[in-house]
Amino acid sequence: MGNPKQKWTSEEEEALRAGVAKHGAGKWKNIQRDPEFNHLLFARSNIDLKDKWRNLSVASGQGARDKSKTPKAKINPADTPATPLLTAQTSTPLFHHPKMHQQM
Amino acid sequence: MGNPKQKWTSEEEEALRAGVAKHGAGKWKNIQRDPEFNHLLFARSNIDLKDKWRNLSVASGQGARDKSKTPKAKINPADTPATPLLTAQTSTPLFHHPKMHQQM
DNA sequence: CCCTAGGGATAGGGTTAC
DNA sequence: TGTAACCCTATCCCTAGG
Repeated sequence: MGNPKQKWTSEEEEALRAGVAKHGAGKWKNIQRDPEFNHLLFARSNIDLKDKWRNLSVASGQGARDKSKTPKAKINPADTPATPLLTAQTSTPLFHHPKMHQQM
Repeated sequence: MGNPKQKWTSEEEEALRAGVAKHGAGKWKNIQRDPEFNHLLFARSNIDLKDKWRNLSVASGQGARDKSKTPKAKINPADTPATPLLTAQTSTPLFHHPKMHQQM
């Protein structure tokens, strides 16, 4: 595909913060159109601003996520094969439900 | 730890290749949902498909053959990389048109 | 018709097991 | 050590509601 995934720069993020401080959160189109920030946000759509703000909110204290590199005891993602059931299954694994990131 | 780490079978890999050929790379969820491939990929998530495709591409040497993957930490012990300064001073990316969620 | 809010999915980085 | 499989996060896409 042609999506190099444009990461947000510090300048863009600052412009977004300033824009929110000036116009208020939710006024994405207004912020994007503001000549004061359009210099830095011309490459972002109002939707992008919204998404970035959402991400910033989560990263700001919302989630007390411990970024420590201490995986300690990672809980088993799937059912723990505590029982090495030797049932007849050569190629077909058990009903190993995937992580189900998103499945409707 | 006891991570099952299900290795990909040839059938799954073939299904993935066929799925990509049919739906295109990037449409992982679509491939996984396809009744034609769900038979073999029901135990894999869309994320798994993406990851497997990435590993497949690397193994095929599609990407960069060079394994110098920009070490996060410093690698140059004493030698100075003769990397000429790129003219890329401004962080102005190419005119990447935003998805234009504004004016249609 | 335009814009915002939210959910869903993808791309890439980083970590762990073998 | 190197590779495969896995997990996490940022960004992008789609749809519903105002």
